[in-house]
Amino acid sequence: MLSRASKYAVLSTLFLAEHSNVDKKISVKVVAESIDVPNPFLAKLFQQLVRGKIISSTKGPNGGFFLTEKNRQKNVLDIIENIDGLNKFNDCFLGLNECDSKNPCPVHFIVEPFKNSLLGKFRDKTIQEFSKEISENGRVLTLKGLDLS
Amino acid sequence: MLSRASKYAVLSTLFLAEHSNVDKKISVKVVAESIDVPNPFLAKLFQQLVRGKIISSTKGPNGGFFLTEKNRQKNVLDIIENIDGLNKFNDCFLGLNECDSKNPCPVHFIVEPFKNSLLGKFRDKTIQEFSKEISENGRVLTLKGLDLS
DNA sequence: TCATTAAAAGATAAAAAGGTCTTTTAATAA
DNA sequence: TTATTAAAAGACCTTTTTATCTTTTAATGA
Ligand code: FES
Ligand code: FES
Repeated sequence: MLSRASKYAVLSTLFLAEHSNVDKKISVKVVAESIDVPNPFLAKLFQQLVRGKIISSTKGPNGGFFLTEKNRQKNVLDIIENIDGLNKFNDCFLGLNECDSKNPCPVHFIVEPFKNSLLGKFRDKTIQEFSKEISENGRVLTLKGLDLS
Repeated sequence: MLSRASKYAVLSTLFLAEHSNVDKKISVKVVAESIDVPNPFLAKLFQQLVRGKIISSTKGPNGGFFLTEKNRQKNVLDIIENIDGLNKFNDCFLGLNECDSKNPCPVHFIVEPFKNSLLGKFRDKTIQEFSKEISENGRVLTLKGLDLS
């Protein structure tokens, strides 16, 4: 479904939402270790997320990555769009074309309703709201050190 | 979402459902050209689909690929399972683990209902039924030679 | 049985995705 | 203004997926 890059991007952005703010910046290293994701790969990813205004950064001592209030108004789809683009969602499930009800593939009318509805849900909820839910209801950002019995 | 291999597998199996039967076998070449898919790649794929009992084949003159009545009772999920496996559907949307309501990731309760419902729809409809719908209602198996205006 | 036809098998090549490493730039605090 | 810190940038490597090519095997009809 999503590329690994996109998955890491969502997880790490939500991690920053939970643990960072303008006065508390976090280095790639700490984020990478916290959510158990390859450090140099995440570094690359963060560069792109900064360019895409999804997250913020400053260099130098006490520098690092963090989310501003504005960053927190973005939604999950913005993150995915910044990394993978939205083609994955717009394209035909069987790879024919731009998914199109005028020339539907055999599974088109099965898949299309789900796609639109899912897309909506990812668009309607801000990072801030996700963060709130994570801290209130407990959501997992990594399986690292988790006892799965 | 699906690998290209899976997409080709679904399309070509539905093509065989439409155009072949025990008395009318079709060569890879014809299928590949008809649905506009790379010939040698499809040949490899067909080998695997035959082993997985999704489609049937015979060698020699007048040989080729075709669907038996039994083949037609399989569903789309059987095809996908044979090529990609079902991990894509069982795994967590954010790549954490086997998707699990006990340790839900931040998007778990958004994604899970869709996943199950979509899975069900792909399991409930046989190739035969798809084929019927294709011939009755017109569904596109390729964009080759299609005038998209 | 023998030539022909078409799939099966397997080796190989190209492209894309995933991951790593090194050097450069900018911020800051001493 | 300088040493230090951490991100930015870019080059590079590995693995997986996608695609191709060649040889072998099996079925058939003459
Ligand atoms: S045309 Fe294939 S999913 Fe819409
Ligand atoms: S745990 Fe992530 S989708 Fe279920």
